[in-house]
Amino acid sequence: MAELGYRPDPAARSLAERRTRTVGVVLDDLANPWYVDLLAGLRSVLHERGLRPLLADGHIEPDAVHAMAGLRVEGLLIVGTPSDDTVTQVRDVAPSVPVVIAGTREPRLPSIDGVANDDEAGARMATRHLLDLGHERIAHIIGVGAVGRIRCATFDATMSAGHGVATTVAGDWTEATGHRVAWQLLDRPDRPTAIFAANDLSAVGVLAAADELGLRVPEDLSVVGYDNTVFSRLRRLSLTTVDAHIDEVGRGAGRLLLEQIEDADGSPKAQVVTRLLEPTLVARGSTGPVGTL
Amino acid sequence: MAELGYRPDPAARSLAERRTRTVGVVLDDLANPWYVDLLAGLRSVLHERGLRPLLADGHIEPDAVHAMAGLRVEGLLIVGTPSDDTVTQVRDVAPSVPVVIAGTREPRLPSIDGVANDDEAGARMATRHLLDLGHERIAHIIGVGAVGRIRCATFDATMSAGHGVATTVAGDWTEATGHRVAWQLLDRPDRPTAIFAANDLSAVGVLAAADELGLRVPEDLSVVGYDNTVFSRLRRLSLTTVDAHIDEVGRGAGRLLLEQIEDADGSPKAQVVTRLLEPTLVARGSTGPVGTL
DNA sequence: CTGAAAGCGCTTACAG
DNA sequence: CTGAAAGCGCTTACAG
Repeated sequence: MAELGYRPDPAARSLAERRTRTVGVVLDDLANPWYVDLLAGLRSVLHERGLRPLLADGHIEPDAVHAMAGLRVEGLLIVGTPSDDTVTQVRDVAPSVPVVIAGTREPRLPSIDGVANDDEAGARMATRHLLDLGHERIAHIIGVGAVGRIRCATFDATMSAGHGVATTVAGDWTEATGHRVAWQLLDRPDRPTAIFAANDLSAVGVLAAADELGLRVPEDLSVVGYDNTVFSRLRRLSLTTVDAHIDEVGRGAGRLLLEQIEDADGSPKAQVVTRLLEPTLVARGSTGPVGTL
Repeated sequence: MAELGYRPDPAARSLAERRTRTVGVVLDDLANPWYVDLLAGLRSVLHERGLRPLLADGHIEPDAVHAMAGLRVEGLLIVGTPSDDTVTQVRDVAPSVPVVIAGTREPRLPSIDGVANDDEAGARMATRHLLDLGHERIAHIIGVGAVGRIRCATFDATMSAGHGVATTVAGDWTEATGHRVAWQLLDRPDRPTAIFAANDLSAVGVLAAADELGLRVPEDLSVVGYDNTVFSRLRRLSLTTVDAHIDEVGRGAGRLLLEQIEDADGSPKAQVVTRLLEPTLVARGSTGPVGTL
C-alpha cells in the first residue's frame, strides 16, 4: 500500500467523490498573448484548492462551453469577449454550473459575475497623459464591443473636459486595421499630434503608418496603446500603454469562481458582482511633449 | 433515455473503458507565442480520434510530467526544449506511457520519437539569403541548447562554403540579450553588414540596437530571425525570418503519438523516429542588398 | 439479438 | 477506532 509512487486513479476518485476537481476555461483566442498572464494568476488560485484548469479556445472549438459542461467541470471561466455561440451556451449552462467572466465587460450576460480592469479609469489616464503633454488634436482608434465603447466614451468625455479636439475612428483591435486607419488620420495637414489606440496591437499599426509617412515618434506624433502586452515592451516599439494588471484579474476571477463553487449548495447567490481593478499608465518612448512646430 | 442533452459521465466512462481519452501536453513556456500554432495543429489531429489535450506549463508546474502520468493520460507530448526536471520525469514515465517530443532536438532523450523542423536547412537558407544579397561580414547570435548549436554550426559551415567572414556571439533567445550583443557587434568600424539571429525575438533586439546606433535597416544592416512568429509580421518590424511550419510540426507530432498509443499493446516499438520538416524562408523588409557604401 | 450482472478503482457511511 | 460493504455511473462480456 505504502509503496512509493502510488497515485489514486482520478477517474475512480471522481466517480466516488462526485466531483471532478476541474474548472473549464474558455478563451476568446489563444493566439492573443494577453491571456497568458491571466492564466498564470488563475492557475495559482485554483491550485491552492486542488482544482485544475481545462483550457479550450472558443474559436477553434465552437461548442466549448457545452463540451466542458459535458465533462462535468465544477465551474466555468469565460476569458475575454465571448463569441455569440459562447454567450448562448453560457445562458444554457449557467443555472447548473457556476460561471465567472474575466477581462471584459459583457452586457449580454448581465447575470454573470465578472472581474475586469476599470476601462474608464484606464482610458482617462491615457487621454490625460496626452493632454498633459500639451497635445490638443488627439485621435482615438476604437475597439469592438462593450470594452471598446467604454474606452471611446471616456476618451470623448476626457477630451471635452480638457478642451481638446477629439477625432474617433472605428478599428477592430488588429494591427492591420490600426495601420490602415492611421493613414487616413495622419495623411492630411490638420492631422492629430497624438493617437490613443484602444489596444496595443492597433497602436503598433499606427507606429508603422507613422514610419511610412515620415513622421517621427514621439517628436511628430505621440502614440498610446492599452494592455501592456509583450509587444509594447519590445524596444523598437517602446509603446506607452495602460497596464490592466491582467494577472490580478485572473486571480480575482479565480477567487470569485471558488466562492461560487463553495456556496453552490448554500445561499442562492446574493447578487451579481462585477469587480473592477485599477489600471496603471506605463509611459515609454512613444509619447512626448507636443512638437513646437 | 433518448432525452435531449444526455451526456455520459466521463469519469464513469473512463473507469469502465479503462482509458481517459486524454493526452498530456507539457509546454516549455506558455508565454512564447511560438506554441500556439503547434497546439492548433495538434488539437485537430487528436480531435479526430476523440482525444483531448491537457495543457501544462513545465515552468509553472515543475512536476507536470508526473502530474499528467498520475492523471492517466494515454500519451505525452513534450513541446519545446524541456527543463532538466522534465527530462528526468520523462525518463521515469517513458517505459509505461507513449511520449513524443515536438519542435526541438533533444539529445538528452535519445530514445524518444520526435518531430521538428530541419534546423540545418533553415539556418542554411537564412545564411545563403544574406550571402546572395552580397553580404560578406555576417554575424550570428546563437541560441541555447541543441537547436541553437545546430543553427550555429550550419551558419559557420555555410559561411565557410560561401567565403564569408563569420562572427558568432552567444545569446539566449531573448530580446534583451539580442539587443545587448548587437551593440557589441555593431558599435565598431569593422561591423558586420548583416546579422542572422537564432530566433525572431533576438532579431527584434538587434533592430532596436540598430535604431539606437543610427543604422538604417536594411540599407546599413540586414537582419534575419527564425520562427516566423507574430513579432516578425508586425509592419514596424517586418522581419525576414525562417518559417518552421510549426502547425505541421504539431500535426506530425500528434500523428506520431497516436501511432504509438495504438501500437502500445502490439509490437515493441520498431525504432526511434525523428521526423524533420522542411522550413521556408520568408523575405520581408529587414533584409536587402549590401550597401554600396 | 436482448437484458441482467459483473466489474472498473476509488470513497464514505455504516456495522461491528 | 477498525474493517467490510455499498455505491459512484458507466461498459462489456456473458447468460438466456
